[in-house]
Amino acid sequence: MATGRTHRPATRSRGIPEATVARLPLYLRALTALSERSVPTVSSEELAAAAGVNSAKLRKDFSYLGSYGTRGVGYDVEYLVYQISRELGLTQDWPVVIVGIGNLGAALANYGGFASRGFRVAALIDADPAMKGKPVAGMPVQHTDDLERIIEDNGVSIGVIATPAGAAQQVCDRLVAAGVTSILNFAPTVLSVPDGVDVRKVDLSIELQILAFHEQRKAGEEAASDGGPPAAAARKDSADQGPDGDVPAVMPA
Amino acid sequence: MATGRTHRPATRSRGIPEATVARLPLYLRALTALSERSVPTVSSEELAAAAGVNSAKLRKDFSYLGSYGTRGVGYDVEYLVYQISRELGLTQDWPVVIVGIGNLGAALANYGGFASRGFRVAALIDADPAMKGKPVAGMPVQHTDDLERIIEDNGVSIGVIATPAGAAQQVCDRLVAAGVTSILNFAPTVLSVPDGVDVRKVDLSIELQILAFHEQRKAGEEAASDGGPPAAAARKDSADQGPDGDVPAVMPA
DNA sequence: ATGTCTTTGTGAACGCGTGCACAAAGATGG
DNA sequence: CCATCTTTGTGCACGCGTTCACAAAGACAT
Repeated sequence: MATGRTHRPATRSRGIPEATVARLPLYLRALTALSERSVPTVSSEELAAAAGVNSAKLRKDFSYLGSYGTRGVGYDVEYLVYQISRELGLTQDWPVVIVGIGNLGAALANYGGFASRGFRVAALIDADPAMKGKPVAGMPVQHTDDLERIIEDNGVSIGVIATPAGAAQQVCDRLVAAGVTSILNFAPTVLSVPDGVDVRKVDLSIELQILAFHEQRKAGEEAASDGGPPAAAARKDSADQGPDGDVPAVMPA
Repeated sequence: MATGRTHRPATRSRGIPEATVARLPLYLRALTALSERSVPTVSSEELAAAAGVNSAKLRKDFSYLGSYGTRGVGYDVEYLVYQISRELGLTQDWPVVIVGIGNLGAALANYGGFASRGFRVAALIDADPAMKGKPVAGMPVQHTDDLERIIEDNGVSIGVIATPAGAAQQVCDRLVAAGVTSILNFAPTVLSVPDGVDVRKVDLSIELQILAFHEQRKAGEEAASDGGPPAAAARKDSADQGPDGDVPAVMPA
């Protein structure tokens, strides 16, 4: 079958809802900023505003971690920073490898947000022999041939794939075989992995396409009610909703 | 405090669920690949496998667009490519500006996935005077001073922010004031925008933190049952599933 | 100590998304 | 023309996530 195993059967990890886990880093960032300003306590309302979420949601999220607040006062910033960090596993060191040192891979290697959160770039790996030894972000690029050894030597369990789409699955297979159990995939492909391996994907093109959808809808609505076409590129053709085909099928890929 | 206006009012845009919209680009990519191999038709089962989703979900998604399939046969690939492209607004040209030409901004400028989908990088903008005129991805970087003019001259409605966190809100405000109504934000900050402006954010650090959470959980479970402290790389195959399946790294605006 | 005021923690209702399972629709073969 | 087979389109049920609204808990002043 070789189906891309990527669906989620509602795994409530350790009782903490997945949606909550996804927001914890957001809270952590806001709390870190408060901590740097030496703010001692914060209310759910204030913190929610800083994180851009509903305050009730924030309180419910925190309730999954435990009762860390004080009624009438709020939450202790430092204590909460520690609790969330611990919950997310950021109190330990996570060696990470980045495979595919093109433009994006290099950008990731230079990205400061990793190191500041307990992640350590253990190695940069590329398939191009010409890249071998070349320093990127103060670190020599290593060749794909040594991938397995690098993973093992450094105890890497998290891998970042920034290769072209064509190479992604092969790289993924090798990473998994070498012991990696979490993968962050930037290649525009559906990765197929065995059970027990987590894959998260970031697709820049998809994000833009979603924006384009909403943008088109806004343009359509505006054109329908208001008469003023805003600027140059406003070619809309809505007339949607034709159950039967209205236009032939040809499209630029 | 001025709350970051970033929540989604359950906008069932035009009756198409947000979750479905987020999957359309996925289907489109799989269909494009089929089209290039000159495959005439495809069943929901096959296409679902290629896109990494459930076949029933895929059929339901398509049902929101209309009845474009033929029972007993499947879907016409070319026709479906066109319909989805039209629905996503990819049949028109979308000029995009990228603000902040650091490592990430440069990587985005060079990213081929944009141009291949109807997006056109209209301008690269940076606040550093030293960058002005410097060619990146075959295009001269322009200075922030000209931001408003560039937006207007090119009819740009989609902006990409790849600046440091500190500058993001300011850049965002200027983009919005100049007429941009959709923003893709790579800066690790919560952006505050007026109603009617869509913001999607991609945060690389957050993605890794979510992976770390699951990784820690896996390690903990293993230690609890197996007892043996894993060597460097943990290897197990317990039946827990990945958290993927939807849109990671992104808060619906 | 007592009352008031602030803020948390959560019960409950609701809506969205998912997946099952099946009837309807059309293709295909005799 | 009828029977059979394939595949779509969808009604329905279920569970997760979100939000409201409020009682409980603690701080603080008198």
